[in-house]
Amino acid sequence: MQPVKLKVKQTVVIIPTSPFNFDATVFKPAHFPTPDSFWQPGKRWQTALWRRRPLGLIIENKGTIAKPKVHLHVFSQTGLSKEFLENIKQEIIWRFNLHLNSKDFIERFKTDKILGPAIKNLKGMRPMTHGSLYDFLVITIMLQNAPVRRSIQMMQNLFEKYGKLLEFGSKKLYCLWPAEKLAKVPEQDLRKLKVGYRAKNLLRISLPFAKNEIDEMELRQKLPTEQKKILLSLYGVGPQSVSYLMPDIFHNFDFLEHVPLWERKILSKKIFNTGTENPAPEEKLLKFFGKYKPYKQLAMHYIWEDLWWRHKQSPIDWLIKEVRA
DNA sequence: CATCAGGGCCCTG
DNA sequence: CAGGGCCCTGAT
Repeated sequence: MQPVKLKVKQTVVIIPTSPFNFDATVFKPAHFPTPDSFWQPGKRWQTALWRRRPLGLIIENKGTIAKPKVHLHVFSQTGLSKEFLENIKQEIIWRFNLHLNSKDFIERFKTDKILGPAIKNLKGMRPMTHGSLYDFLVITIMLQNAPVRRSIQMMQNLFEKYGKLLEFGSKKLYCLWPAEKLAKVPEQDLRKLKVGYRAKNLLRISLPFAKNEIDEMELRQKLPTEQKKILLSLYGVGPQSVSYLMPDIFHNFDFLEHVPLWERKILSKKIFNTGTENPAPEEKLLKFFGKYKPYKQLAMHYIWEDLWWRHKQSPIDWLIKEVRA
């Protein structure tokens, strides 16, 4: 496929709240790679379909943990208005939580026995989402009942068939399709991409977005209980998908009702030193994180990410077994 | 070669 | 609220 070259580059400056850990925010080592983004220290490439325009984004570190500064480079086919740029800037601030105030959290738990070391290591890290609610839902559907390796393959197939290849900042990356395009695809075509029964789920999840029945911006304003209810009403979204969506998409950092099995295995070993083959029951983990209220989810994120960053720096044997990528 | 479970969810009884 | 079925694939 010939890439679409995004020749126009415009740059805006963002000053995140301090402290800010750039790399641990924009890159999550436990996430599997998809061909819509690329990371190297100090820089993340990310495609986005924003207000119907395919964009190339580079978010670049220009500051320090104590004095954060970020350049957002926006690549497009034709120039973008000031208003558009400001709009995408605000969206990136939201998605990467660049204006999050985490001082209270840090102060409260920096000496905690389990959480303290993670805070020390990753101080200023934030949860993030790479894209929109729809972008994220596509991933949660492809995660279902499949080993990671297969999820990666399914995402790759989908991007190649229905995505748009963009070239910007000397990288070629795919941009996700518009929901209305996917909603019209015959189920059989999707099945050819070896997504199996997920074809039906992908179609059904695309529909409300194609018909503008789901307004992500509006949902952001609603109470967590309402957000959860609406997410669960979507076909193909269950408790596990919700456990990812509530913090990452809707920034509910105290939301912790469910810990998926593979995370439970890993966290259980880390926290209670159990074997990964017999992890602590979910109840026990939820109870443990109860003490980090009102930051239960944020606390789990720090402990989780800390483990993965350490693993990246010097591989942890037992963790390798749990990643079948 | 067969069998099985995998970073779920829906539907049924 | 428990349990079967769903697509496909790599591991055993």
